[in-house]
Amino acid sequence: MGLNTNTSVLSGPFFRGLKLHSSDHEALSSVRLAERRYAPHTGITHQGMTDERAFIIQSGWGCVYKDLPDGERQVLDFVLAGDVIGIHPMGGEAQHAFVSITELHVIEANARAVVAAMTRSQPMAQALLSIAWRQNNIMAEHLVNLGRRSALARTAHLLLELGERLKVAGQADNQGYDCPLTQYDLADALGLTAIHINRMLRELREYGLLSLRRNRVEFLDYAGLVELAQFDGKYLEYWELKDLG
Amino acid sequence: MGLNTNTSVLSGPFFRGLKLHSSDHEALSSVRLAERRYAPHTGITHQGMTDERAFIIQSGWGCVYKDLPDGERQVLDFVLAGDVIGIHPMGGEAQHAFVSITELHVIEANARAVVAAMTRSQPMAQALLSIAWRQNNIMAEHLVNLGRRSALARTAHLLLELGERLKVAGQADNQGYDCPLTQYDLADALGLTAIHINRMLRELREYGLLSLRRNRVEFLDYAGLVELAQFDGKYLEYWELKDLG
DNA sequence: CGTTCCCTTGAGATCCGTCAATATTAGTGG
DNA sequence: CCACTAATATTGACGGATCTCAAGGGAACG
Repeated sequence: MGLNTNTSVLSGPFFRGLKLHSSDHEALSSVRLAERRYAPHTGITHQGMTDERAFIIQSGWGCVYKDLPDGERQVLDFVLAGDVIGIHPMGGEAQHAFVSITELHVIEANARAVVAAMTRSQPMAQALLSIAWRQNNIMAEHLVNLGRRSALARTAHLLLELGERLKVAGQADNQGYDCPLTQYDLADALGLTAIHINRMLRELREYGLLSLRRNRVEFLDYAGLVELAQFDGKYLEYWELKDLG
Repeated sequence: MGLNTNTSVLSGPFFRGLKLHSSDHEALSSVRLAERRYAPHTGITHQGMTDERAFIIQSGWGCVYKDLPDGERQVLDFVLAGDVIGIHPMGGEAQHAFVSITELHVIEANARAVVAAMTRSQPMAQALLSIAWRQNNIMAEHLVNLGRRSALARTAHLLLELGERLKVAGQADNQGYDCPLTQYDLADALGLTAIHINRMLRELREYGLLSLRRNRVEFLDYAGLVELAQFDGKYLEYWELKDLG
């Protein structure tokens, strides 16, 4: 596994701009990386099993969810290009599952080695903490979404969030983006039924705010959507840690 | 700040059993610690402001929440003895607020220094990652709670979770525990109205499952509650990271 | 002994889920 | 290109869960 691969990993938004010294390169190169592609709708990690892989998403869509005893599921987050997942507890059972939605191109790393590298490279530690914090902020905003917004605002909020996150990877603009999610996927993320998602999408369309048809989200009135959803994308930023001393 | 204080910090459940070498002690002692007490219902950190403190809760109850433009709020988590919070983004605005509910006895540290210490002490890094992961698992379970459980099961689930977490600190057993939360607090955490919380508590009482009166939770039928709430406390464990190499 | 939280209850409205049926799309093989 | 199938999307009618509005009761605290 040469330096080339590692360099490509560093092109993600959170690593960009990091000043790496030779010891950091050493720490990073000690993390074995492997490129892999998964077919659509493939289980990648499973609930209740030990899995020591971390993933850096290169392209495609995936989703992280939790299964319930009664057969339902709650989607915790959709996973997009540039996202990093799997920086999670090892030595115990995974609490979530991870599945591809479209074809998914990822770089896999040994999570144990990634964590070990944190203690050897300060930029590495900063980058990983930054990632973990953003993930935490996203989950917090999802909690707000489920707890305190109507089904209509909730739906708008998620579709705005996904657009904002895709913009970073150049896969969305203020016009819209390609979205492979079914209404069932949206329902499982938003705590609603697919049937009600359908009604909310119709309302958004009738209000001239947004249209989602044939796997394409079109923003018809971006400002109107932002207001309806009370959307403020600050929680999506990666915060830098400077001057750790 | 002497070693005594630092030693007392290490008595928390996640630090217990850590093997510290001299360099670890050095890293830990570089983190300045200060003991503090806050009166009930005191704002400690605020949304939209920079705050570089981290907190280790010694005793009392607090809560972390997000305010919405329309005046509502969503409680992300209640904070109990042994919890650590504030390992959050610095150099940017805090996304959540932190307030005391009862009198709150905490140890404050400079979050920047704590993060810096991670890169110098592997046990320190392990402990902090363990904490961050648990917090993530808790948030994920709260998402499941809001997204996929009825108001009755949701209420039962939260009260079971708090009981389980208090057990670690010796403040709860299978009989019950003292709980300073108002029905408004519960409502803001569960995405419901206080009025509906009241009805759910009445139902739980009438079903002979649980009673909450005068700031006291009594488990009347623990097994029944667990079944109703689909409660599985695995997500509350601190996972160890061994053999990082 | 009054004031202020907090709790409690009821009636009606609304939001969202459930059930059922049909339409549309995407995929597959001929 | 068509026929067939499975997955996904769409719509309507109905019921139940939760919210809103309104009123009153109880406990803590000065």
